[in-house]
Amino acid sequence: MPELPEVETVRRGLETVLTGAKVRRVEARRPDLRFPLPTRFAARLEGQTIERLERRAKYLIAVLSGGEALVMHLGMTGRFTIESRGSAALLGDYVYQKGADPKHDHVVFHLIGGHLSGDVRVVYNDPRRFGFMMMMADADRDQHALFKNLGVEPLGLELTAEHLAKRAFARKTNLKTFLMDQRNIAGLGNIYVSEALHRAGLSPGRAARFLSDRRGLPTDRARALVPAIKSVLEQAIAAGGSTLKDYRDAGGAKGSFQDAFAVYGREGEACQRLGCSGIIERSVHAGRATYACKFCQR
DNA sequence: ATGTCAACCTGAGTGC
DNA sequence: TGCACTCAGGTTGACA
Repeated sequence: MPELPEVETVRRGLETVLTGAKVRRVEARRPDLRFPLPTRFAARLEGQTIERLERRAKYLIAVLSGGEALVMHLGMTGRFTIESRGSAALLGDYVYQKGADPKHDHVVFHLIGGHLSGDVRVVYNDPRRFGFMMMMADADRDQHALFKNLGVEPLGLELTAEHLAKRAFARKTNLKTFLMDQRNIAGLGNIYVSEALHRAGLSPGRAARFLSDRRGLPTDRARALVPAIKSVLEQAIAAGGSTLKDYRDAGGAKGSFQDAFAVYGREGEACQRLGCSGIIERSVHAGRATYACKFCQR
């Protein structure tokens, strides 16, 4: 699924169409995704104007004129596509490109207004249905169970070596599991954790507590990790995210960052680090595949 | 409290 | 072509 760069790419693609648009009708084609859809789902959305589309960690948040927020998570296979009829000339890149099996089109938002004219449909497709949608008062959002334990945004100022050292102090877990834990940093997933650890030259199996010294102050490892995380996410966003099997942006286009993976999915290949003669190896941490070079990642 | 693991669900790929 | 099996970008709840 989509990790932070893919969710941010989707947000940017949808933002143009959703901002200022009014929800004319909502089709919920099944009662649930991962969880049941919100009670009175369609009725709470219809007639509302979408004021803005935000992202927190891997969540998309549509803030509505009535004060509620529609919170959406893409799970592993969730994707949005934009369909429009009658105003293709205005759509540019947003002309709908079919690609997903329509039997997994679970939620359809019919919109009017905003930056596009004509009949606009935003379709949520999710074969595995690990995604979900919830509604809550926007003002109380940060207190909601989904958000209250989320860690810092990795691209924000709060992600510092000091933060990592504090969170990792005396922890027994390894770096891979530590970085996957959304309570520490919110938005990293299986791909970008492997990539960031490679950039930082840190082994995924290394104990997370080595990010901190005995006093809880950051070590050189923590200082290396911060720019590694930020740079890999920034470059992935600039590339439109990564497309493995089924991820697409809201216009139906593929991202390209998968071509820039240094380690993810590259088991048996030569390490790309300048001067390193290592081979990328696959291992498993907390049930998830991890890719690393044991020569240059310590 | 902390850490591991199975479960949720469908589809794609592989090997026989 | 079919079948059995493994794996997949995430999260959570049960359990040790």
